Amino acid sequence: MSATNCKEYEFLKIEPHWQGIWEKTRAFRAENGSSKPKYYVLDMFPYPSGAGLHIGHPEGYTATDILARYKRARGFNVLHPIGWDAFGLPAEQHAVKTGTHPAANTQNNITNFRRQIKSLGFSYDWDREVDTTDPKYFRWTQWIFLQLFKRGLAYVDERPVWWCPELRTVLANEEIVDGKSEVGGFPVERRNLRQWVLRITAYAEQLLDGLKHIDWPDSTKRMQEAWIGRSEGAEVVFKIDCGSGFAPDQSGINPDLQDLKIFTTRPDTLFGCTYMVIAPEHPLVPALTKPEFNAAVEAYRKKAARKSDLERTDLAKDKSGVFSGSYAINPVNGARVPIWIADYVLMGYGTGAIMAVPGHDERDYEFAKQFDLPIPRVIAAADGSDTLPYMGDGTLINSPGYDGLTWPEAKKKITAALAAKGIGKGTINYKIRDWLFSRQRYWGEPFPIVWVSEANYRLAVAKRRDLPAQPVTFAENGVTLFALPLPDAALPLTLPDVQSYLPSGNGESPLANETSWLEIWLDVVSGAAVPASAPKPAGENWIRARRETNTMPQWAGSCWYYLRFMDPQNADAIAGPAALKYWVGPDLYVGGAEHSVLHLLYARFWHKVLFDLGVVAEPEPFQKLFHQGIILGEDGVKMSKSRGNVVNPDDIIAAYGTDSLRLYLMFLGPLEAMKPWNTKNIEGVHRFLKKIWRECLDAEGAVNPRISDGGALSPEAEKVLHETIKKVGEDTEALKFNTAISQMMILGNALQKEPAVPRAVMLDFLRILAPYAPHLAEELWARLGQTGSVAVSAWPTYDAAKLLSNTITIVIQVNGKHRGDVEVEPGVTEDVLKCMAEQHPKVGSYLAGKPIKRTIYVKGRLINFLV
RNA sequence: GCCCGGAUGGUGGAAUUGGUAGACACGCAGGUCUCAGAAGCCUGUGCCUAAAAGCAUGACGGUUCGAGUCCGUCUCCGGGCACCA
Repeated sequence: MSATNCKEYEFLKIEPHWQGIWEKTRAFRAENGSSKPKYYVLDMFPYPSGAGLHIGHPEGYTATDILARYKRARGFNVLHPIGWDAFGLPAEQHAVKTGTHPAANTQNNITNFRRQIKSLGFSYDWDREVDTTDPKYFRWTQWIFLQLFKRGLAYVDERPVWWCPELRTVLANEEIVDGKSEVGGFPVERRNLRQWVLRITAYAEQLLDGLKHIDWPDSTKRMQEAWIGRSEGAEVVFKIDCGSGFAPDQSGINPDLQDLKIFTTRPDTLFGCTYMVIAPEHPLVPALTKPEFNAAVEAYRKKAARKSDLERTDLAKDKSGVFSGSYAINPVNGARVPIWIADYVLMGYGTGAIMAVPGHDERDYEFAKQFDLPIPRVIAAADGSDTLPYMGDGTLINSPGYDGLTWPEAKKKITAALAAKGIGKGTINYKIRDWLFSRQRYWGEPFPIVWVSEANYRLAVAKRRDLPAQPVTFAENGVTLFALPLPDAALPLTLPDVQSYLPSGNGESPLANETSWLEIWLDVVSGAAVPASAPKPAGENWIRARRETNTMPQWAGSCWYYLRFMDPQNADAIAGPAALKYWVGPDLYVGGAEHSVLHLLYARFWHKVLFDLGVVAEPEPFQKLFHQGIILGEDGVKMSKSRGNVVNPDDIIAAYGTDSLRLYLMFLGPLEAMKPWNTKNIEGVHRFLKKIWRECLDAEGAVNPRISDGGALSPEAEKVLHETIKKVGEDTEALKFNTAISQMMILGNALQKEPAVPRAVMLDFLRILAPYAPHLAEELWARLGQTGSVAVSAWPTYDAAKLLSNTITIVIQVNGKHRGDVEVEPGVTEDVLKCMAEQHPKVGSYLAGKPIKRTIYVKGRLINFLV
């Protein structure tokens, strides 16, 4: 392929030149069904923001690109794709402000991102580019949602969200400051709104278990473990004490409510339970509150409801609570214990009720101190200490029948005893909650769901086989509506054009205003629709329906994009079975640690559902994960617009070229480390590239006369060459790019000192350099007379024999201190070495006149005399 | 509070996993080339020293012939979780 004819290293000509050739020849196309071994290396695809590429993007993308190019040179069929995670709030806010369709803004941003990414010379297969907002893509996002729906993993629930009546919108937790809206300072309230929820909790155990089998950073695995939050314990039933003149069945409330069920991880401490606490939102609060406590309880509940999550979990705050007036019976000893209502117990975890054991739980202890409740001890400390609360190991006391047992033994025995009586059982609880999957926004995937009457749903059941076993329903104004999925044939369900991108007044998405899209006649079998304002079409399949107005959150599109890359044009499936079988999944996934939980957990969840459906063959999507560290500004602080320390890749490319930027990003330090940017240091790698240029070409741009067609390097330089082939290969595989680059610099320095360099050696150097600085490597490759691309040339092999030198350096120590060294042949014996060491001019004075008590000899490394 | 990760020259970082601490760069100093500059090239550069010696991997202890690396205690910085019973 033809090179430029620059005399000097004119990267601004060379880089676009080769990018053009790569693009024209579609040089990095991955082949489906190749007989070569496959290697799939994936980046976290970007959200195309209006701000353009951030320097953190090219950091991770360069790392994967080096690996992709290296693996190609190693003979792999490499899949290295890119796309756009393009649904999201910023595009919608822009649309609200300007009135233009978010798609237009999104496409502009994508165009800019594509230009920037192409200018970095990444070897992506551009034929496989995906865009989550493309109906051809989100058709399959909707399809996966329908699979979840049909398996009973999607349901509708009223969930409390923050609502601001003044702004007429739902606000996120982060948008509330001191109980008021961040914008405008208007009061907000908790309001229950209808939300779609995905049953991720059904996969809690599998999501936890799967972590054991994947090669991920430990910190990320631990974060997911903590998020899933598995605890083993017991559910225990406490009877309500009705003997005090108050009985639930006389209060006009369900007479069955005579039990209070709690969850505990420490059933062994049951004898230490002196009171109980239920969450303010607990459904039994009204039934358990005695009339004279009504006012106080009601006030407390209101106060708790107003508190933000942040305030409520603020540990610095004292414990608060109110007494309900009711008592329960401790099932192990019959003790009558008061039932309190306090917001340190959360409704969303366990049963929303606890037994309080102040002697052995910090929170219960604090509460008991505050309200003067008894604090007995039931575990004797292993170390004999008598401070409370005590959470350590020990044996039971004051627990008739169990005294003397260790607490894990007692936990088992007491749980079994309760189970035998039918008032308790061993159980497992998880902190993870079901995934709130809907947003009241315009710019997201519409749910392929319509709401119909019960009668119409029955009609659909008669004609369709793809409905869930249990219908998903929702009661509104006393009418129960049924969620009916669109048939697959009706996908994609696209977004209608709207007049305004603002949410409607009642907290619904802007879609709720689009009557002709919203209110329809639906053919239940084909999914065809006409506006309800039109006459009902003829035929028995037509029913009246209202479309779902929520849209999916931004996570939806990124939950499965790695599968689409395998077969992005497929119109019949998320990807064809052959493609799925060949590529399996990414062999390496590189992205920021900020996605340690949400994206990486959601994607694992969807993948496991697809695995259960038989769509994918492996239970985990990402076998190996790596997080690149963030790059700080030159001032050592996180880059931000307000600090003015942001580095724009475009500026660096203009000043030094992409190859220098790529090399510098990798030379900065270990990929995983957080490290500061330093524009001065980029000079170093830039000089290195210029040096390689000069070693290949003279001042006129002709082949440097030092390059010979035959001949050989000096033995020292030849050794460095083979060391470099070995080390750069190994370091690249291990993602240790910084040390790989130092080694290339060492080789560059060594070659510079040679009187002549054989052409074959220079070509090997270019092959090693090519994954790192691909444009320069291509240019010099061509200028040295090679046809074809260096990118398809094989990685050089090293000769292990050339790595050995004829002498080795042995360190001489006296009493463990380094005193000198000797050059010896590798085969030298200990005795000879000892003699040489003793005669060493620097060592002799330390040994003179002192008897050698002991000699330690480490073969090939050092000899240590103890005197 | 709990769970992770980190701390090495003026700077970014290396260090065969217990065996020459400071590779490779940046910066700085001197030299060379040049009318001059830029770019190259050469030399030096942990600290303290005239030198020898000594001192040096956040701090203090320990194990070892030998510790940046292993163990204990602590300090500071970064990340995550946070009343989950």
